[in-house]
Amino acid sequence: MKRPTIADIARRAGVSKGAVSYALNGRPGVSAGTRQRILAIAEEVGWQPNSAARALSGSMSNVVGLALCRPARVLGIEPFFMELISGLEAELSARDYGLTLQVVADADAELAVHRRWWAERRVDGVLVCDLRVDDPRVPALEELGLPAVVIGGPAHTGGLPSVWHDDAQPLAETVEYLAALGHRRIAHVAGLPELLHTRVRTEAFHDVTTRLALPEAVTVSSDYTGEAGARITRRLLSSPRRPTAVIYDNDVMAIAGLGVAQELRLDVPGDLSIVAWDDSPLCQLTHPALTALGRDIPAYGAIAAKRLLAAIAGEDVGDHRDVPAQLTTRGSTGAPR
Amino acid sequence: MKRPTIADIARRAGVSKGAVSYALNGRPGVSAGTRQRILAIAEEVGWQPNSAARALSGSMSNVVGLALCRPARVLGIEPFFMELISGLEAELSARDYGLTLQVVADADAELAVHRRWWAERRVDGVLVCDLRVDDPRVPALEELGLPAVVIGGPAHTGGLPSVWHDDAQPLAETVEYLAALGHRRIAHVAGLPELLHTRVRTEAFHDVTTRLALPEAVTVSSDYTGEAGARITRRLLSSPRRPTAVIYDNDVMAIAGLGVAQELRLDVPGDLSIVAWDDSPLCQLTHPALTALGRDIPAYGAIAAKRLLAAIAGEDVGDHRDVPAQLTTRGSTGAPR
DNA sequence: CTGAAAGCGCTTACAG
DNA sequence: CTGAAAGCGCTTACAG
Repeated sequence: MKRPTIADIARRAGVSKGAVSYALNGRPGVSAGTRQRILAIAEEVGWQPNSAARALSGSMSNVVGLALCRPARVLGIEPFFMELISGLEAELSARDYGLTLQVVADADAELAVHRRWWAERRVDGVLVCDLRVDDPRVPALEELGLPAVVIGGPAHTGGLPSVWHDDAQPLAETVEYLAALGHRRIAHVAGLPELLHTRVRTEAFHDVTTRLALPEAVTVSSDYTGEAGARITRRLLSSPRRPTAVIYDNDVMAIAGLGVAQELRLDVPGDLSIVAWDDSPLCQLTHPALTALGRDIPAYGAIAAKRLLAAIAGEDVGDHRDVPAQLTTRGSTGAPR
Repeated sequence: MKRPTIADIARRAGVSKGAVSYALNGRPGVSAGTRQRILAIAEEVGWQPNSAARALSGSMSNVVGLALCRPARVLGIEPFFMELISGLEAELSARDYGLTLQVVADADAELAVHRRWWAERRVDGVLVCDLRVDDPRVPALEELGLPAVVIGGPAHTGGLPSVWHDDAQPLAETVEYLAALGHRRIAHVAGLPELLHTRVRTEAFHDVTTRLALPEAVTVSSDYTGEAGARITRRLLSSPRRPTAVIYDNDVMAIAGLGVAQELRLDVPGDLSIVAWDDSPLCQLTHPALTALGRDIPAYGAIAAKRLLAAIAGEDVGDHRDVPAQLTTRGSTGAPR
């Protein structure tokens, strides 16, 4: 019951292994009749390529790597990553590529994983998430020569191709929407300050609140956990001139913020309007449902995967600017009373 | 700048490739001095084994596969899977094993993925989640001879080793706790009816409510989504003799249930007590926080990974019974008024 | 303890 | 269009 190899097929077809290889890979070098015969035999014996043998001679592993550098509890609770992975996979598996995943403790560990993957030829390329300001991974990956696509940007991606989207405009639109409802004191509970997109959002928040002359606007940094969201919200809401609206950089913190408002017997949206960034299904489970900034994350992942495969194939892949997040208004926002 | 191979090391050390292989793998066959010299050179040139070459000769890929068969939106929103993956990885990466992940549409697709992985020798073994009643994957995997560990049980796992935990006892304890608080009308919003653990919980619910003489106890099936949780809760709460307590089979539905109760201006826990199964951090974000049945999921994953590696190594791995879920009471449960 | 060789299952120039 | 051969980078009997 050994697995059939191309040698077995060659023997049964009465041709050389080379001919079998050409036939099976759809390459020229065999006549149509021979090709047909070979394919039929392969089908009949249930031949499947040995991935190790292919990788060893072709020097391609047909695997793409993703190292995630967030604590397990954040990864688990943030729908973003699993949605991204689903999108990646839809594209990868359609092209017979595998995805290997590793959860790492920090950026150094992530880089070490990338080095090892590449040195061992376990992957043909990697996806890079959570881009930081002056991210050390960018020059390191460039030096390694490991094909990579950065999910994030713009800029700070060096010579690596990126898939990114603008966060400044949606943030500005959201503040304008809240201001139009009559809010004057708006707070922004931001994510990890070292992440590039946190900086983009924070700067956009500063710019638009300055432009709209909202001097009491404030940004507070967090680590994306619900605990942080709750703690910061309690502090904000117990200040003398508390905000009437809060924008949270993820959905988990927004839910925590809603919980705190309810705990303090504040009416949402009468006393406090809440906006979540990342419109996961969680936003529609609460009462009131959360107004949220959402994007099609699986589609985003699919584009990143497609670009990475192109980069692996040696194509000159440029940056891809994806559509910005859209604001969906729900019960958690309204005029302050 | 080609990557160094054992041939390079052998040349520099003035020994054969075989000697280098023995030295690098800690096998007998080389003297201590030669081994030292070889290891030093390998270190110096930054040698890393080519995984394909190793797999081709050793017939091991050092990769474990996990196929997840849930829609992307459920996977994303359920903390369970990412926590499980974190736990798997902690164990796997410590033993230099990789994890390859694939999201599939249904059980047939999952089996096809397993077959392909094994045929292509991409994995040395697989983890099987979401065990069903008379699961067709069990005999199929047994026939393939692909090392596998089932996460779930008991029974219905054929000859495959499993890592499981009892859901009947925690369910019974929860109902007893609610009954002790004075609840007489208790509902159970169950998960997918085809999953084995759903059946275990449902039967346990039936048994304990019968024993406690709670004739109005009812179980309703769902698909784990928040929408289903909300829809079922609305129906339950609008019935003439509505339940005063509901046990939800996951945290997402429990949160949706809380939202519906708030929408209907019911007091939680005064009018309705809520219990969530799966005590993810989400349960502590709501107001009131949710009473929940929780377990250490990463640790569960780590045990499953450890057992799978043992099975791959040819050890005779038995079933492992993990600790049952513990009930943590929070603000969402209390005496009915 | 060590060396030389075969082999894992493919791919790919290189001759015919 | 086809065949015979080398090679990918390891591991592992098999001789010395």
